[in-house]
Amino acid sequence: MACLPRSLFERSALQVARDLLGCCLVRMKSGRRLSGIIVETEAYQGEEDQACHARAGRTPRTEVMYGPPGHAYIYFTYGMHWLLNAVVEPEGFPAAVLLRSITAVENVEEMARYRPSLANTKHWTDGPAKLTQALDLDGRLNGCDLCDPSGELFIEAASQVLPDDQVETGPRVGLFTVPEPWKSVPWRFQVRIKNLEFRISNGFF
DNA sequence: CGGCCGATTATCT
DNA sequence: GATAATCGGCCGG
Repeated sequence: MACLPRSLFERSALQVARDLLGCCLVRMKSGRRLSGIIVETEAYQGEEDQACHARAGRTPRTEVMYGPPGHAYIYFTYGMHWLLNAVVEPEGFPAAVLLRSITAVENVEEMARYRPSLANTKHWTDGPAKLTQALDLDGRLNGCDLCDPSGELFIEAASQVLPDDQVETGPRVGLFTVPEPWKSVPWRFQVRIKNLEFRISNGFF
């Protein structure tokens, strides 16, 4: 499947967050493909968005978000977790789409080995920090080009367009001290059916 | 299954 | 010095 073009990322954060659902996140590791279908995302856009890290303006951490679209923004939080975003919108406007959940597809057993907890084996990759663990991602790949199919991390197009009736929206997760309306705007997107059934019935892989 | 809570440190005020 | 785009373990129902 073809790598997503940069033009796809150079659009509004909400559109990109919607369209990344059903696409395949691929991590190349020692020549092997660790991959999964993206099933949940969130949009963070602009310095006005009080939930977006760019609310603080340009800082060493947010610099990547001001750069060209289609690159990875990977940051550290809660003293122990790495979270993966795709930088979106034209260069100069700080915005990103957080990848919150994937359905593991290729080399699932290897991905499970990178997870510290062996409990809840049904939930290997259904959280933003769980998927970075499963794909062995951290700050080393911050800023890498997600549009480079020869790179270590990229995203491939969905094998078919996901119908709107399979997309659910809601408020973003984990915002505790963020003021309204930012705390409640429905900028989270997820595929309704998150399991194996989804990719079989829809012809993914 | 759902709610509560401690872990742990880079980043910004 | 406070906070954080989270997780996993432990508890009760």
